[in-house]
Amino acid sequence: MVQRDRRHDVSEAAWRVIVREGLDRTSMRAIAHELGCTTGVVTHYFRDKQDLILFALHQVTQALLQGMQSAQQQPLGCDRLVAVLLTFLPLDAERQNILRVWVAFLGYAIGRPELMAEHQRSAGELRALVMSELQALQAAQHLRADIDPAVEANTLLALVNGIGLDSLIQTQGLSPVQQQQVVQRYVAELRYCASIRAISQ
Amino acid sequence: MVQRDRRHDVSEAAWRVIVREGLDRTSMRAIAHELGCTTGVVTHYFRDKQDLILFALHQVTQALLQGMQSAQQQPLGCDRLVAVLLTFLPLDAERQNILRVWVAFLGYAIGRPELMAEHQRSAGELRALVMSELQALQAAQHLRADIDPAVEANTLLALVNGIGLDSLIQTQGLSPVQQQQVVQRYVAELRYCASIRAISQ
DNA sequence: CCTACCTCACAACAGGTGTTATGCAATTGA
DNA sequence: TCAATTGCATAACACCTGTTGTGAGGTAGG
Repeated sequence: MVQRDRRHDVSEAAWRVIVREGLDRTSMRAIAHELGCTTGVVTHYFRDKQDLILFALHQVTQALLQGMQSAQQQPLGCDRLVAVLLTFLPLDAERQNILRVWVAFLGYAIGRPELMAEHQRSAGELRALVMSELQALQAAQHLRADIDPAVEANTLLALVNGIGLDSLIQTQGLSPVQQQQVVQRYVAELRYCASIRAISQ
Repeated sequence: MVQRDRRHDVSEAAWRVIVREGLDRTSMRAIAHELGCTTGVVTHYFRDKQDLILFALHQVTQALLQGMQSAQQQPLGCDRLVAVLLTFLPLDAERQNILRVWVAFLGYAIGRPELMAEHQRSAGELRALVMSELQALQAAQHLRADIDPAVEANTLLALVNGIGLDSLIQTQGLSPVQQQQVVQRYVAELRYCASIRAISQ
């Protein structure tokens, strides 16, 4: 339990370095320095650098799943679906960091099939969650019956991924207020798309 | 002219290494080895590694723009709009490579504001092209008059970006035939989205 | 022919990388 | 209380990185 917390600390430090400096400049020493200790800590809790990377990547998936699940606490409905999807958008500092680390890892997975497979697995989990959300909506007759939840989950995730990416690119160099405005514009688009696509009647 | 060709050769070799090995393993020596020569060539045509990276990134934008412009050769209409958007999807080996390199560079730009700004500039050019396409459609009354081409271009690009990303992730580890099937499913979704969103009457 | 210049190979450099071994407290368990 | 383990610092290791300098061959211009 103490050990797992410490691993989490190291992973969080790695996240901070990744967001600030980029994944390729995230060395063992940089992580240790960010954590305020030496590399001994890092090597003690992670066998390899690959071990650390995999753990940090896994933490991304967990953070996304947790965000989606916390959005599911509100009552079932169209707004809840949108809230679940909004987990992927950089609406606050935390979601922005998650998205940044996610993008960094995705780029890092190019030319690394085993890491890309991890992304594939992660995307599968997220899609399953969105799909169950759509199925619940369909059961409550908030969703057209002719829609295939699996296909729809795929498309909605693709849409929200693209929107998240674009807002990440577009908000670069803007003031926080301007950032918020840009993201809100994207949110309105997402809301519009989701409603005209999925919601019944 | 010879010089520009040689620079192009180096950049192409860099692309190949990026796609195969990943951006962080794309060293000067790896590029030189891919090109079949020594690092002398690389350092002769590029001052820095950053110079090379920037050139290769610029080539991505050029490749995308060129792909979209070649799609614009068919007669104006809904199909042409879709064809322009399909430039971003990994429908063949070339587009797949472009997307891979693009993703690798995007991840690499996390924590590097100057590179992210380059992405921003690139996205601006592409959006302008899609926007002009939408304006032409609107002038020919193939598009609802109440649609703002700027907003619509943004949304369509976000959608196609997300679809491209997802298909890149999902096709990992699949046979070429299966890859094609997955991508075709995404194309159908894109076609559906584009038509219900933008096309008039 | 001879002088530039372009193209490129090769070698060397200082610095950063992941990894490993060693050792020293502190804590735990019997 | 003694032994064992955990947590971490420190240092050293071999390797790879980008960069630079030197020089050789080849080619074009006068």
